[in-house]
Amino acid sequence: MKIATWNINSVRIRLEQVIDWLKQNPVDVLCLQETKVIDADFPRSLFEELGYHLYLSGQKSYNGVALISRKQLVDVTTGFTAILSDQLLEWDEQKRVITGVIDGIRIVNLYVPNGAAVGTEKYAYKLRWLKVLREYLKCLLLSQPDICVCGDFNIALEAKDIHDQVSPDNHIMASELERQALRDILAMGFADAFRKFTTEGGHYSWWDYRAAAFRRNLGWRIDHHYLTPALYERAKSCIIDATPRKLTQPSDHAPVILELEDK
DNA sequence: ATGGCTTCGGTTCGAAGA
Repeated sequence: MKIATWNINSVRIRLEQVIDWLKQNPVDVLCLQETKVIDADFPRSLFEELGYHLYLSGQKSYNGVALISRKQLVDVTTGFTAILSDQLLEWDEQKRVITGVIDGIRIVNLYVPNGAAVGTEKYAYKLRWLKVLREYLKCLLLSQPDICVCGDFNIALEAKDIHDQVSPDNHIMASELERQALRDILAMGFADAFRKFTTEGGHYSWWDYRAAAFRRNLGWRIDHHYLTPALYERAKSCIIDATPRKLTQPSDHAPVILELEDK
């Protein structure tokens, strides 16, 4: 089974590129982030013509996540409050969470808040959001041991996940508090699928649009698949496909593809 | 180098992204 994650920065702008990629990479599940469209306006038809089922949680202008699956998913829910208490309703105003189960595997598709800059209100929101995410995943783990949490985390955990022309100290996406918040989540029993196969640095999933960052390979690895132990054992490969980043008018992120051994 | 570039909304620049 192949599970891909891709922040496409507007599904309407990127529709042709995503469909072309999906034709060449017929993954079982494609997790999209930053779809930037309400569900009623999501361009469904080209995906459905390829035989995919769509599960959406979108909003106007910002954020938005989608699960695009070859097989029908079960137990699909959106947001934190479907799993946690309704007292957290404010956390679902921004559409950043969708989950569903395929072949006994729960896939959680996330768009973690960016956080703007360390010390801002958005940074504080990111840290609080990660705390809620931890409770959410803790809840899911009670009923399902096999979980793949993937998406745009907006966090690079190690120096080797970041090009060397940036000083990570207190940089957004690399600051100690957000890294610790992510480590606190992983400590519940998740491991980075990419690092099962690739230990060296220099592999990135996001390059700034500005300053010709892609051409100079000034990137960050911030798009991840985190797996519970049995799934981690089943992981056969985890590849960043930089090809779409080379196209004209690309997303600033590249897709990342996880392959799991069939059971 | 508080900029560089891209998207959205709703009119054409400001906000947000990372």
